[in-house]
Amino acid sequence: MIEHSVHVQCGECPIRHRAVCARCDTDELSRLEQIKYYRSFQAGQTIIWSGDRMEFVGSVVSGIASLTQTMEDGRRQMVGLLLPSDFVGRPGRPTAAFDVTATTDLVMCCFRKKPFEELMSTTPHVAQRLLEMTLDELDAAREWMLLLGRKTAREKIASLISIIARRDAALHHRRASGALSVDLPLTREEMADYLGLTLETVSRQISALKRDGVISLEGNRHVTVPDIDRLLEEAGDDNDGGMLV
Amino acid sequence: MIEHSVHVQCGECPIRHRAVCARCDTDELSRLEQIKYYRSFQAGQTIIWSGDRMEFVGSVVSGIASLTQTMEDGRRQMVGLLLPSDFVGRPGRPTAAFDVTATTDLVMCCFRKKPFEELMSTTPHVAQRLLEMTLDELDAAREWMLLLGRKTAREKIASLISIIARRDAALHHRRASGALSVDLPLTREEMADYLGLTLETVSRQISALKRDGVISLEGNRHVTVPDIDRLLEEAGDDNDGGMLV
DNA sequence: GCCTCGCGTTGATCTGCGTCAAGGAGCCGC
DNA sequence: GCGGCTCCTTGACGCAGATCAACGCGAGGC
Repeated sequence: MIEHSVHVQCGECPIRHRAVCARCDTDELSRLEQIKYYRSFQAGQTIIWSGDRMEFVGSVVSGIASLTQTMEDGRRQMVGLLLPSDFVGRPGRPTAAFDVTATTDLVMCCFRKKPFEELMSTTPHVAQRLLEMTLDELDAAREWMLLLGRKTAREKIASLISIIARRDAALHHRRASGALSVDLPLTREEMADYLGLTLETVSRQISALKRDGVISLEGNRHVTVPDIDRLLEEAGDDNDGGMLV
Repeated sequence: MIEHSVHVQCGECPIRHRAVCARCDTDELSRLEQIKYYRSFQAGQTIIWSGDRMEFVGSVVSGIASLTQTMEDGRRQMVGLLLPSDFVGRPGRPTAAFDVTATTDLVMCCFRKKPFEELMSTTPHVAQRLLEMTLDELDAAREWMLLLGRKTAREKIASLISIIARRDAALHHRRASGALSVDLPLTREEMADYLGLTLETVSRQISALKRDGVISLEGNRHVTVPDIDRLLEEAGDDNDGGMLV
């Protein structure tokens, strides 16, 4: 009998799946094990095109994937950022609604969609767990909407850094406190697509935050934040709970 | 035995609930009936404050509610627009994450949260139906993110009109075709909060669309669209399926 | 009648960010 | 070494949309 837990370790996956149910039993888990397989993708590779038939659902094991939407004239907006332990897929839907791209080299733990859906319809916990996760994503999307609609470029950058820091801390089960350092897993252009800006503005604002001592950089991607509260203030968030994981 | 259907008529509600299950039986429905009640709200009234303890979930029966987020300095972003048949509430979560306000006079059909959740955990169909609805909302939120991040003011207005027209057509089970007319249920300021603009820009762009013959106005709120495809083109949507409900 | 209030429109001006352009740093292949 | 990448930075300039301000219109109170 597996320990009662929100997350469950699944086979040789390095992460604990959020996809599996909250109150699992060995039977459920073994059924999941039977239908799962791994897939690897290279950085830049498109995993799914919007409109494609979806044959699987799954979680990100390592690496980063992004959900994007592109207009005919090429304007692009990222609408989802998938870090390890995030779920991909829309159970009950035949096709994908957005493009999914591997931003870095990526490993996913997939479940064939049909059997997964069958599992879902017979074990209520799986459906409830998925609902919980989808509600989390919806909340995140709505925070993101505030960022896109009302925040300034500087606030957007500060928000992005704090979002990544928070996710990173949650992933490694540690609490962020005092100073902290993060690797930005995105290029300037990807950050721009995330934030609804241009890459030049992203670059300028990062330089400005650095100049003002809010962050410091080693290389292009590695950020250290001397004072998290200062960063959150710059982000314009009503610092509720702060960096609590 | 109730007819097998995606939507189910619930008691004296004028609408068919999307909240109830796809493959319902009389037993489930009667359990829903036992825990449901109606609440009315006046236009402008706040239904739930962000952070409040949620005591109920439910659907909008008539009228319009909006989900909003406000920053400390007063900048406001609408993050959800709840039309009749839309579901409110986050099963499994103790508190609300956003403000919910009645935009017009409003009637809701509520279910006490605790028994609803119990029903959900015992009848897998309810959880699956809710998952489906939440995924729909997530998709809508992601489309909205493209709008907020990358569209011009003119495209935003055109998008808003077509979104409302589409929702309106879906609600009344008719297909939009050729010309069509819609009532905008929002003030200019609410539209601005929806679109991440100022009310002045909203007003100017509506005037511009009117001047260019894309729409025409009777009064401030009633819009008629002579050519839907033209509007969709202005909205910058890759017109897939167009106004199909 | 008049006044007020909410909502909408329009004009003048300002500014944050986009656009265009040039150049630097690191990396790989040869 | 050199050329050709990709990624990033910085500067100059322009414009879409914000800001500030005035005014129009209809509804309701008295």
